[in-house]
Order: sequence, then structure tokens, then C-alpha cells
Amino acid sequence: MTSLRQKIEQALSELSEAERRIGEYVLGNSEAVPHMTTKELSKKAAVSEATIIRFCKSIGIGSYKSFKLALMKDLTLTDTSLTDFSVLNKKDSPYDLFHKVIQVNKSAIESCADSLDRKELTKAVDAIRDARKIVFFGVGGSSTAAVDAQYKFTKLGYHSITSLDFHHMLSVIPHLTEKDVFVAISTSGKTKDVLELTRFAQRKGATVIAITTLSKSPLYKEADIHLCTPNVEQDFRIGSLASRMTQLTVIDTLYLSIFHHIGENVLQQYYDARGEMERLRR
Amino acid sequence: MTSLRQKIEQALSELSEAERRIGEYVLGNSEAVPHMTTKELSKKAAVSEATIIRFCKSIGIGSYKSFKLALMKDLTLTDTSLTDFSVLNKKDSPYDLFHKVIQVNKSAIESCADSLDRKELTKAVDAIRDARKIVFFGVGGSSTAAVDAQYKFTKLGYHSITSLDFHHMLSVIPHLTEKDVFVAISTSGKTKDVLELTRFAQRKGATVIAITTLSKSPLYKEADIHLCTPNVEQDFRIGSLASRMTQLTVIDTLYLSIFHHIGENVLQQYYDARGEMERLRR
DNA sequence: TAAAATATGAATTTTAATTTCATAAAGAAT
DNA sequence: ATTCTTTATGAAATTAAAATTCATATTTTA
Repeated sequence: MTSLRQKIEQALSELSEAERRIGEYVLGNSEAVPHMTTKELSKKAAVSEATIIRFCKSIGIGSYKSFKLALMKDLTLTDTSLTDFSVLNKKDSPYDLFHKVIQVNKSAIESCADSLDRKELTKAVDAIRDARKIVFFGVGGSSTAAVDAQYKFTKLGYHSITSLDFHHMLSVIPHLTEKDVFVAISTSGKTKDVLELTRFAQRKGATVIAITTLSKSPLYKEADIHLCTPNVEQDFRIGSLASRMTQLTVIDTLYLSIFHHIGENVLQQYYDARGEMERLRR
Repeated sequence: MTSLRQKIEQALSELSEAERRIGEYVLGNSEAVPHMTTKELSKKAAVSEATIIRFCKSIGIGSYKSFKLALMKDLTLTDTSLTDFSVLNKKDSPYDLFHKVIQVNKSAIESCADSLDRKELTKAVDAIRDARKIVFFGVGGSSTAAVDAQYKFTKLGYHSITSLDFHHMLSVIPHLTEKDVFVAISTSGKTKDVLELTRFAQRKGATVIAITTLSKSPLYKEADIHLCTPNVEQDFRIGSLASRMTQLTVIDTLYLSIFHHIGENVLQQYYDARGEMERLRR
């Protein structure tokens, strides 16, 4: 059985110029097309709406609506993925961008599976499980993951700390010991603030877990445990939206793993928190 | 997240009479529905067309067209790809959990496409573009998205504010005017703190954008603009990891859209920031 | 080089999706 | 019990999307 996209590909050479443009656009942006109208697609492919309809018939599908359904089915069966925003262009509407964001984020999360090492993950979970304090630190885009992690581990009953403020962190770290864990979050692994705090924490004896991309970066080299995120494409102007998704995926994994381990013991506290929340109608 | 059909099945008891008839028809004839128009389906289910549209929203999908696409996808997925945490079991290793996290997060992001309404998105982008100040607020798990958004829009040159502290926010809101935008983030749409600040902001004349699930929640009703996130499964003990991913996907979309709009104008500031960062070797 | 065939888009028509509004029924408040 | 709200619903109107028609441009063929 040939998929719809294969069919389009094969038909490409036999289509007229305008119809071929449609085919090419569809192949290049298949994720977005099922949500498009004929008018939108006609603009994108620089053809008329009439030609869209003709295109559908050319590839053997009776109507544009059926075409979209067939394409959706095709996509569900075999997932392709766009991985960067390089294809953004001037006339993209917010809705177009939305679909690109979905794709990029999805594929970023998917590729987490490739970069994370299972042994390192096990080490990280063990370290965090027995930790007395957990300190998270990330700057810029990576602060999101730090804030998120801090919240989650507090919920689990840990003494969990983060701050966006370097100086605040400077006053936290002297109190760390071998019993504590410092989680450094930096996509590049080169961020100076993160590195300095990492080294400081390490001098105090804390176990350092790095959430960073697999590379020869100083952070990677110096950390005790490496939770690697994939090297997702990053637009030099936009910055990386997707790397934050990968960091959060790692955080989620740590959270769930710890929950799973100590879960039964914190359930009472969870119910307490929830009950009180209900009582206060918050 | 459960499949669309499961979701309908679960929702059945809570739907109104007419909507339930639709749900039952859809479950009994799911193969046929993706090819039906609202008029046809309304006849089959013995309801009005308007009720069809309302049914889609009731089960958390933004439009009839999205509903049909989602249903088609659901039908195509024969394998019940485990997408929720209900299948967690005792002997899951951290690495097993990791793969489940990937699954869940991926599918959450994917289903964003079903719930977000393109017109609302356009309205939101327009509102934010012309905003003088943007205030983000979310509590608990939703604070992550607020913090992230605040950072991103500051980068774009906006006067962008957030705080985890309700009292701090209370002192921010009196200064809002019609020129400002208040973005309320709450999965359930029922969080009291968020609602109170939302109403306060609205009284001051600010445009309220809600990032929340499509539901009959107070936040949904009261907001001026709704950016709906999908109703992702949420384990009552673990809390929802995935809903944060959907909120961030919406934030990313807003950020990219605004960047796209005013992008060229902020590039110089981006370079300045980057240059200075290099100079300071941070 | 003229006639026929083909390809294309603008404009129109048809159809479908969505919204609005009026009404009826059910609940809550007095 | 009765008024006021809220909720549910469909009929009608509106808006948006898909499909068709038709005029024109281009290419091919005789």
C-alpha cells in the first residue's frame, strides 16, 4: 500500500506546473495542511483555489475535504517531523506558526529518547532520592525548567531551592554538603553564571547533575552526572523554544521517578494539600 | 490522554440530552462521521446544527472541523498507544518512566491543534501586539508558563510582568488600563486566585486573555479572549505534567507570532544583548 | 501560423460551519 | 407560589469554505 504522500510524490512529475507546486507544498508542510482551507493553501502554494480542487482530483481524491481527511490519516500512520524554524517565512499567520510550534516541540521531545543515557538517569534518580537539599539553577530560557523543578520537588516534600538571582544563589551554596544535589541547567553548557555556581557547589561537596546537551562543554565535563538533552535546532534570532521542552521532559522524568519511589509515602501530604485547597476554595 | 472516543464515552453522562444523543451516534458510527457535515449529523442524531458545534466544544475541541480531524486520527490509531500514566506500574524503571513521559508530552502537544481556535489566536496576537503592559498570572503548575512568558516578552521589549505572589499582583493590577493585557493561566479555569485577579484586571479595563481548557469554567466565560488548551489526562495524584506543555506551546506561539510581527525591529536589541553577554563572558 | 488543446485564476455559486437570537424548560431565590 | 436566573435548544441569519463556471493565457499540433 502506498501512502498518500508517496502517491503525491509519484504523481509530481506528471502534474501541471501549478498543481506540482501544490504537491510540493503539501509534501513539505503536510502537518499543517489538514487544518488549512483552500484559500490558505492556494496562497501558500501560489495558485488559485480552483487549482487546489483540480489537484485533489488529479491525485484521485474526490474533494478537498476528503483530501484533508486522507492526509490526516496518512500523517497519523507515519509521523514525519520538522525540527526547526528555518522554514518560517514572512507571510506565516499566527495559526501557521502555531502548527510549526507543535511540530518543533513534538519532535524535540521525541528526540530526547536519543540523548538521555539510562545509566546516568538511574544515577541521577538515586542521587536525588537520598538528597537532603536540591538546588536547581538555570538562567535565561533555562530558568523556566529550574522554577518548574523547584515547585515539583517541593510538592514531593524535598527542601528544594531555586532563584533567578545569582547573588541569592551565592548565599545558598555555602550551606551545601555531600548530602545535597545541585542541578545545573544550561543548554549550551557554557553559561558563566551556571558554571561558577556549579564549581562552587562542587567545592562544597554537593553532587552536581547537569541537564545540558551532549557536547564538550565545561558543564558537561565537570558535572558528576549528565542528563543529556538533544541538540535541537535553534534559530539564532528566536532562541530555542524547543530546548526548554526537552529540559522539562527530563524534569518530568525525575519527578515521576522519585514520586514512584517514595510515592506512597507522600500521598497523605498530597491529600492534605488538596483538602486544604478545597477548604480555602482556591 | 485517552482516545477521543473514550473521552466522549466518559463525557456522555455529563452531557445534556441533545449532546448525549450526538455522542452516542458518534460512538456508534464513528467511521462515518468524519465525512459528514453538521447538517447530516444533526439529522442523524436528531438535534440542531448548533448543538453539534456545542457538542464539539463540550468535549474540548474547538470546531467541528477539528473534531472530524481528531476523530479520523483516533480511528486510524488502531494500536492503543498508551498515552497516560494510568499504566504506570510498580516495577517501572526510571527509563521506562522516561519513555512514558515522552509519549504523554508528545501527545499533549499534538492535541493542542484540536483545541486552539484560530480566530481567538488572531485576536490574542492583535491584543498583545498593541499592548502597553502585559501581565501574566498562573499559580501552581501554571506558574511555569507565566514565568516563561514573562521572560520571553521582556526579550521582545514589552513591559511584561508576573509574580508568584498574589499580593504583589494585587499591587500591579490597579495600574492597568484599557491599553493593557492580562493573561490568566489556569488549566481548570476555576482557580480562585486567578479568577479574582482576572476580575480585578477586567474592572480596570484590561483585555483578559485566558489560557485554559475549553470548558464551562468561570475563567473561560469571563475572559475576553480564549486560548484553549486540550483536556489532557491528569492523574489525580501526580497532577498534570502535560498541561504545562500545552500552555507553553501556546506561549511559544504567541511569542513567535509577535516576534514575527515586530521581529525586524527588535533584532538590534537582540544583538546588543548578545554582544554584551559575550563581552561579560556570561 | 492558425486551430485545437490545455492550464490557470477571477469571479460566482453552492454548500457548510458558525453565530445570533428567541423561546422553552428547569432551578434558585424571594 | 412567583419571580428571577440560568441553562438548553433549535430556527434563522451570517460568515466562511468549497466547488464550479467561464474567460484568458499558454502551449501543442497540423
